[in-house]
Amino acid sequence: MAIPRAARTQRRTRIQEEKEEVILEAALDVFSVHGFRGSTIDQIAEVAGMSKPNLLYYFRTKEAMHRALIDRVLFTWLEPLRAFDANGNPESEIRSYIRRKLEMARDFPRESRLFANEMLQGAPHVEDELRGPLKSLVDEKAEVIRSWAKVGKIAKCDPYHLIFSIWSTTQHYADFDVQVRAVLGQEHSGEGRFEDAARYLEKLFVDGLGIRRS
Amino acid sequence: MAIPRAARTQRRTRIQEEKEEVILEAALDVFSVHGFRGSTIDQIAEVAGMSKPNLLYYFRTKEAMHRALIDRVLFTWLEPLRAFDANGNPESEIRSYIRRKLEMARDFPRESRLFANEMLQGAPHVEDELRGPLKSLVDEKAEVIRSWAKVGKIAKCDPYHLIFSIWSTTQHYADFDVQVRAVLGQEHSGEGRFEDAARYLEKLFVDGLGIRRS
DNA sequence: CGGATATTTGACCGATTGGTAAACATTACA
DNA sequence: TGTAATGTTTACCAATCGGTCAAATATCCG
Repeated sequence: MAIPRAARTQRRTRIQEEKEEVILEAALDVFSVHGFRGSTIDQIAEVAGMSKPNLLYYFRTKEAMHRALIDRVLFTWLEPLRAFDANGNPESEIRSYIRRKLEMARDFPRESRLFANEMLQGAPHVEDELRGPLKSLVDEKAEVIRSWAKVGKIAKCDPYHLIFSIWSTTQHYADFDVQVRAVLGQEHSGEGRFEDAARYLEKLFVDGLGIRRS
Repeated sequence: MAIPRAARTQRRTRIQEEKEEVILEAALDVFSVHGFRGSTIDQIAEVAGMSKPNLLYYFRTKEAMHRALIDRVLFTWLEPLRAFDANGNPESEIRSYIRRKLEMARDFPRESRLFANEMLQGAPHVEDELRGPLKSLVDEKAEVIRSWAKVGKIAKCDPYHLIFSIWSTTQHYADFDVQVRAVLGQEHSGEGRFEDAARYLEKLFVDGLGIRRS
């Protein structure tokens, strides 16, 4: 009889590695659109191209699938903020942070929506991560920003709300993509909208934070 | 036998008015958290404090419930943008638009989340409204902003992305409320965070748009 | 009051849900 | 090559899903 994966201690097989990848890819498709409750294992199985019991051989529950997905996404999602360098100069750091976040919104919209869905539902599966690792990282970067303000490199402002505003403006292009496209109309819905957004947002934040004005 | 509500032509009774209100209130609670697919009629019935067949007496399907809710929310949600006055001066208009949107995020977070859920799912129920009335309204206001830029009242910028950035930054405090609270920590999670956000955002946009710099 | 109309409910339906059991097929490896 | 471990599938389960129906009850109005 096959031993359920989660109870196994040996290292993972090649097939395990591949199939788990296929499943998580399919799960991302489904969860990112319908959220946890609104998604069904059958849906994910169909997208993954395998039978439902086969999915459940690799992930014992729907919850386990979601958990694995969230864990993976959460890490890469914070990469841009981690790259935010205290020793760089404010203008280039802010600019490249905005660019990086916009690139993620463009290249990984499903990941952004998965996260947004989780937030809308009150973060029932990740609240601990928010209060722990996320808060710590933001606290650290907020301190950097505060120090820049202290020496006059940027205008005085609340660093937490600054971070929130960069998050929200950039993720908007992934999470509200339909709305953005609808409002811009067909002619401006090409990939060029990300370049337009980058230009606009960089100027907004650089000028809005009083950078380069000295 | 009772005639299904939707087929009736007579005016609504007092009870109808009251019960439909109770139902939509409960539906808002549930739909705004779990989205359309993730919500169940039983859940809504329980929150509303009435039996499932009774709900279905007033709204014949789950879809009808959602539809009625979306229609109501969509109208009031655009109120602040409609109030955006072409004859006002840029600074006060931008400031009060931000304030109004933040107040809505504070006072009607469920409505914001309902809308966000719909967007994340690709707006299957409201895409027409986005391409029609919403786009028209935004086009109109974008023209106002463009004219301000033309006469030098504000810096040149893409008016559409400007509107997106005000939407996203303000709605963030409703849609990502859990995250905002988690990051700010208990001590800064009181209602004061909306005042802090307003101060920060007003400065960001006023300075970022080059208003008052002349 | 009484009858017409409006409202509410319990019992129920077929479809779908997350998940299981066990037979069967395939792979890895000695 | 043989066989033990791994991987896959068919058939199935109880619970829940959206929704119906007819009977029971409450309300309105003359």
